[in-house]
Amino acid sequence: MRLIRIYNTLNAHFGDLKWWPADTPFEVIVGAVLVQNTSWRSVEISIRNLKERGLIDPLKIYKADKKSLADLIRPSGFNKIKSLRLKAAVAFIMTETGGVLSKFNKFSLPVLRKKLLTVHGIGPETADCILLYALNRPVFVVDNYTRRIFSRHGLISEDAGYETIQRLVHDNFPKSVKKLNQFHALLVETGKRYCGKTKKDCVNCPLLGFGGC
DNA sequence: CACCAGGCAAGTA
DNA sequence: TACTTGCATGGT
Repeated sequence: MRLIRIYNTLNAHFGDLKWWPADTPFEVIVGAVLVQNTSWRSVEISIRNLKERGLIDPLKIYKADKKSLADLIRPSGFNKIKSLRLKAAVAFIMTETGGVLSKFNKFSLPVLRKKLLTVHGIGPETADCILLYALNRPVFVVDNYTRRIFSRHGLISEDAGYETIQRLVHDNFPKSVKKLNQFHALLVETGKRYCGKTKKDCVNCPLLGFGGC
């Protein structure tokens, strides 16, 4: 299957990317919310601000004033909205687990995914990032780079929806947390470097051998 | 100066 | 159901 070949090609090119860049599972969740429609570089600054105040902790964010929280995460944009989204996420975590993320293990993957999708500020991609990178569940994360790469290589139509793309991978790729983790990371790193709006961005793309962009 | 960044929710028809 | 728009800041 082509997906495996794409994975192998990119994996040989980039090596192990060791995602998600975070010290703890909860930090992954915070980053997943902050990175929405924002560059990771900006998120790192916000995360550092939160760390300096010791706020990378569900209970601390739960009790934090939303205005001062918004102020700390200002570098990563949409700060008022993301402040509320972080509050919603930690409220969910506290009621479901009391702040102990390992207690999410009692839920099946489909049940937990549906629960996450009910939380304000957690949509399909954020939910799947949390499931895969914070909770080690075998799901594929679909993002805009994935869409671009797959559609440019003729694997999906340009207007394919989230679930359609995710199902393509779930049906044609190993259900391995480790490989799903690396696959999404590879697609993002490839997209960042080579999959801009125009074709000239694709010149040195490691996937050109599969038909170009 | 314009455009983009590892989306989501709310409003409109 | 299917579009469209607002959200904020920092980098290129």
